Amino acid sequence: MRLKPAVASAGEATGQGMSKSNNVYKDAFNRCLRLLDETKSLPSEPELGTLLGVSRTTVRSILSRMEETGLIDWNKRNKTVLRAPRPEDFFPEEETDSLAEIIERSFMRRLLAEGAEAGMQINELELAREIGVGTTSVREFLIRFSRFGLIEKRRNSHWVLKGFTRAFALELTEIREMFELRSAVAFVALPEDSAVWVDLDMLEVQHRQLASEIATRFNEFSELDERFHRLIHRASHNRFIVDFYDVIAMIFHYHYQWNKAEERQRNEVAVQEHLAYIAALKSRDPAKVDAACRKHLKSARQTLLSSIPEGRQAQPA
Amino acid sequence: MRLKPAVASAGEATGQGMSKSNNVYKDAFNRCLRLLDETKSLPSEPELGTLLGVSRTTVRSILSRMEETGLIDWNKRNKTVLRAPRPEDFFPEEETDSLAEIIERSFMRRLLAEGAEAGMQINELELAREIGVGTTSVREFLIRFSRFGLIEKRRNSHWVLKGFTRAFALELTEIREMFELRSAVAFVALPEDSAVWVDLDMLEVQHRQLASEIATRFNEFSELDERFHRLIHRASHNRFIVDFYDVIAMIFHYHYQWNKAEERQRNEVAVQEHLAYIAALKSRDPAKVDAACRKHLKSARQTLLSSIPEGRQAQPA
DNA sequence: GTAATGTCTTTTATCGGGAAAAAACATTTT
DNA sequence: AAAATGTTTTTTCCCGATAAAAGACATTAC
Repeated sequence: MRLKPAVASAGEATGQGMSKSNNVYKDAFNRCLRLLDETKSLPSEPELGTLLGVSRTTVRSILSRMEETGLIDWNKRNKTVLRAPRPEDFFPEEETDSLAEIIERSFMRRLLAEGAEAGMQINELELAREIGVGTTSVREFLIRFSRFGLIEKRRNSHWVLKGFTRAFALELTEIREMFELRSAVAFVALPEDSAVWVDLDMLEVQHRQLASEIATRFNEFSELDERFHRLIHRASHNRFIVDFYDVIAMIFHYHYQWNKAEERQRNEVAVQEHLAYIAALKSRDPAKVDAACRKHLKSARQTLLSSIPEGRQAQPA
Repeated sequence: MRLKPAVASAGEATGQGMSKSNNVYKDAFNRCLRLLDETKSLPSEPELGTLLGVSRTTVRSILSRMEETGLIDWNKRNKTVLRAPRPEDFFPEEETDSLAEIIERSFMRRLLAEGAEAGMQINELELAREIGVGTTSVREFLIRFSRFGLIEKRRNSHWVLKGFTRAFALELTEIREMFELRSAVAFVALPEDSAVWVDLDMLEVQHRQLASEIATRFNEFSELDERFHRLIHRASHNRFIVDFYDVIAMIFHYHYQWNKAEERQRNEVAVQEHLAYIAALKSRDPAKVDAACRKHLKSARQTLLSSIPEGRQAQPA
């Protein structure tokens, strides 16, 4: 008889003195369930680990539970699928999020909510209590989040909200345009046999598919948008440029979530701009690239700016 | 009789279960001692707080100790200086550093030491034990430090050292040049009555003074260098550009510490380049500014690059 | 009545502890 | 002997607790 590993039993105990949630296990378990649908037997433990992006310890916990719930028969190398996963087999979605994600969502909801004025001070303890997590996690989140330029730390004191203002959007897009223009120029200088051209071709196909079904799939654009721009930024071969896209991605992620007005229209325009941009890149003509890039970034800036209410202005220092 | 505030008694207890060092108090105390030299009586508590950059709670702890050690006579509003501070009155320098500073120094020493190969993994626990601090502080430090682009986090696993390499220096200087060129252009567009011109004049005077005494004061350049470039970067009015100077400042701080070769010579050249740069700014001619800025940044890059041996890690002096 | 001082409360910084997850080591299987 | 599985150790993540430091409130002095 196999002993149930510790990792699989967490959350079943009395929520006493809980130290760390087992969301990594739960998320990997759910992903593994989807994998189950396709095969009759599972690969080796190390292989599963790589596939799911977790350690073998977690893989074994997953297999343990799958055996217990009659999903598979597990005997050493033999992992036979006994039945297809049912909805009840999955862990609830909300239990698969990391603490960092939970805190970020909670924080962003507050930040974008009415009454989040610039200059307002942020209270770690209050945030922690409100979200229901320890102060350490909130502190770590704020430190990580600070690089987005929306909050600032007062030396051995509280954090200050700088606010999601028009000024912020302008400063962000200024850098974005500088970086992307430079990356796009670097992109066309890449050798013919570079892998980026294959990636670009694939992205072009996906853009065309999306364009032809834009009426129903317009909400899939944001994901494609990020992949496309990240590919371009990566051509800079500069970690600061590549990392800066995290700031843009974060902002656009939340921007897309709360500004649904004209979404279909906006995305349709953007897809066409991307296609023109891709064509310019493939022409390898720096002048054409510059023009297509500028045009797209200009409308991206307009979109972002139009979503920021006038009322939320930065306070004079 | 006044009760001794808790803050003043820390460190005197048995180092058991210590939660937070009172370095803020000790550092402010030392700075207050220096203040004592000049006046016969101290200002009000709130005023002292602003002067020292600490809360009134800490100010009162300082005054308490100064009374106890016979430095002042303290009776409500009356704070009469009884004697000049002696060397023994000061807290040791090493006790005035914040934990973050201690960890940073320790970490940088390791990073620049022999055998710090790129790709090496960073162990939070080991670092914490070695420095003699809790893991939380180390974790927070690593998160904060990660924006410098020298380390990277593997998702729910360890940190990886990217190394202080030639590639790093090139990527850093690429952004620096982009940002500073843009800031310098913004600088000359600032109105005549802007405060920056006064600041620039002051910096020019200090540069001339340093230039005339370069033989003995060359090591004072790095501080002047930072103030000058920060003034220019601030003209961009872009938080991302301003914040990026933190990365540059950090790198140059440690660079100056371990690369003492030709220091006098290098600084002498840099001061002259700064003076030419300042003259260009004052001319308000964008073309001249561009040229002077480019020239200085080019030699700054050379200096940084020359301290990083090809294919190897940098070494301390 | 304003601005200081005196007192009390809240928040931040840091540690140690414990569960989750990773990683290392030992043993088997093919 | 290579690669899997089984077992043990280490490290990461997160919480609660506590002293330092900040901040708020109450009182007094000018």
